[in-house]
Amino acid sequence: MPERATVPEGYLEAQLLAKGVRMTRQRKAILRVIETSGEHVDAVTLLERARKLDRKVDRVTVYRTLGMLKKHGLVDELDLMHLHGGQHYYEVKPGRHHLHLACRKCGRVEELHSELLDRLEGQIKREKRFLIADIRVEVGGLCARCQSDGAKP
Amino acid sequence: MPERATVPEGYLEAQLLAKGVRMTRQRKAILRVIETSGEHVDAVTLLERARKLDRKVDRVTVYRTLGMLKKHGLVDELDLMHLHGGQHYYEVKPGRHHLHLACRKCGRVEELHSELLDRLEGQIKREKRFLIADIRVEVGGLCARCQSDGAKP
DNA sequence: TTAAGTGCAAATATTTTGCTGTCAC
DNA sequence: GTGACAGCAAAATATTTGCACTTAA
Repeated sequence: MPERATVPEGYLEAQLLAKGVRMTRQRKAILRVIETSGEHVDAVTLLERARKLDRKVDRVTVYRTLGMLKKHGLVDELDLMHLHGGQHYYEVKPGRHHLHLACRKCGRVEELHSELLDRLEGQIKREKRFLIADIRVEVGGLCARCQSDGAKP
Repeated sequence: MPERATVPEGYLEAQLLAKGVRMTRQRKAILRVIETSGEHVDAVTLLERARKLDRKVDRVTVYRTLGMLKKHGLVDELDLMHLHGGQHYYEVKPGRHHLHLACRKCGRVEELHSELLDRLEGQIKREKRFLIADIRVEVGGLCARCQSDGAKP
């Protein structure tokens, strides 16, 4: 049961080709992993999974590809309250922004779409005349399950 | 012209004493700097400034003090879209949450209080039964000034 | 007195850079 | 063919840990 809506396979590749970016074997593998991971992936996990598709993917290429995707506004970078260390997580930039609720106890991340967030974006544009490129809402705390769970880990 | 509302001097120290945390010369200096910096400070800047108050503050003590403050829920950690590198920024946890608008061109960070954010918190609690410990809203993009500035850096 | 805190050195974690060779177009 | 990309090694950045010494309460 994937928790996140995913994106059609080949979406990122198509976007990049449309922008005239070169497509390599390594990039294809990395893009495929980002698209099909039904969760937020960090660079190390991304590397592991991409290597299963193509043994010849290097760690540096993962970072460079992520940088390129950020530059083109195709992925969002999160840190999910650094629940598991200082690394970043990546997701395909969705059409509509959403919130991330990270549970400090079980580590699960829930997502929430909200009309209020859409309206908040409108307020930022209107009142601050700020041109939004990315927006990141991360909430840390205890999920419903962990609150009722008493002391179970 | 400080852009942020600050907190009464001695606030953090009082909070910690009330929690039975020991107060040292080094901690006093670090707390003072966090309270009086009219902006978000990162660990390195914090160290520099704390050293001006007390030469004997070590980098490690800064990190340990920040960790302790986080644990007690007295500061919030931000990364302001990593505009200037991978480090974190800290601010005294405010009574009311606010948004941070980070301009990718000039690097300035604006804050915005919004009733919509308050309502969003309410929605999270009600619909997701999520117990919020921290909430972080960071927006990257172009501020009003940089949009009109044409090509000036 | 003594548990908690500190400094110093070293380690770790994450990401970036330089350079040389390779490949997509 | 050539400019963009990849791999490898090494560096840079940011933060954490181990341990012996110091200090607040």
